Amino acid sequence: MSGGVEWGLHCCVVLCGAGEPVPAAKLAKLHDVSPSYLAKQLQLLSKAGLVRSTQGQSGGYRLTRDAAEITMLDVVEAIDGPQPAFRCTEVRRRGPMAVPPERCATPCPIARVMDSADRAWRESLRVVTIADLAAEVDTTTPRELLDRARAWLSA
Amino acid sequence: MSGGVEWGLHCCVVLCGAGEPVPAAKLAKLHDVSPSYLAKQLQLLSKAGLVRSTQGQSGGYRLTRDAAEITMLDVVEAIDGPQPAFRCTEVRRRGPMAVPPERCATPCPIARVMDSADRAWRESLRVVTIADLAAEVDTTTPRELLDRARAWLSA
DNA sequence: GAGCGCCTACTCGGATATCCGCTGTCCGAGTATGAGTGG
DNA sequence: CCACTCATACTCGGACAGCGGATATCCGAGTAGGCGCTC
Repeated sequence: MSGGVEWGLHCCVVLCGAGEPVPAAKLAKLHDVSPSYLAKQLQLLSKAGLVRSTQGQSGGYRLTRDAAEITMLDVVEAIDGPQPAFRCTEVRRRGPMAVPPERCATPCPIARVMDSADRAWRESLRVVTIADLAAEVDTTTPRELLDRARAWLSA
Repeated sequence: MSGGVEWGLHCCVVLCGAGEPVPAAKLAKLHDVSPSYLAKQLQLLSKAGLVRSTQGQSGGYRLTRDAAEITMLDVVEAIDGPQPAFRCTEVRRRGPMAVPPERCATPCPIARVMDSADRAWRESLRVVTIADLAAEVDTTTPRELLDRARAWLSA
């Protein structure tokens, strides 16, 4: 999986806590990652409609809707793409013993199981929202650290 | 995911039905794929202990144990490796607002959810065996085609 | 005819090129801000 | 004092290189089977 997914998720959590637009450069510095590359991930989030960008001074990114309405799956699919990891190439229709297409009404059993596993994976990500992540961070991090981070973001 | 996973699974199903060792070249021709590259996947299966190779004339690959004792997850992990797709880089410990390591007793919430999803995915693959796949192929494919394939393999 | 040795052909195994996608970077388009100026 | 204009600096967005891993390939090591020779 693309490593940018992790960055995108962390950025969404940060944006959830920030009340004002946050520039990509500040998010990059906060996480100590490449600003240019993080910008690309944020653009993907923007194209997916999860975040909205504002240009000019005091501009930046902010969430388009409440964090409770954004799932981890939304972010993952925005950055990694919605296509499943496994793609059936219909091996059974090739070679000297190829199954004729009219006999392939039912999908390949292998593909079916793979799709089932993929759905289970996605479902696990769909039931967790950015708000859930932010809440867990809030409860497990000392308040002093959170306040410092808020102040640093606003500065 | 590596495309060779699909080939490896199909090969295991074929080996399940074949009573004698099958050479890699024959498996490749049957599926109409690159013999050299398929050989690499079979070597991975061999290293994982799922299949056993026999050299010399009338040699080839055969399963090391009953197909009911080999899960799809075994094959997937043998070829794609056992490491999860998502790897947490501990972003929270970096940057100006880094969380001190002693405060990181609990894993990053994002990583926890990702690991949970990964376990769900693997569990979906663990409950299906090669024997299950072979049984489904047997019931959904016309007997005449199956017999032709058997004969072609033995020839 | 039986046993032995060798030879051949076939098999796998690992080392070797090639290509595509993720990673990382840059510069141009667009806009909110703020100062400056005129009424 | 207010409103308008403009210059500025900051923002995002898309286009451009670099590298690692998956893809694809090849040749050498090793072995089972078969043939021929000898006894």
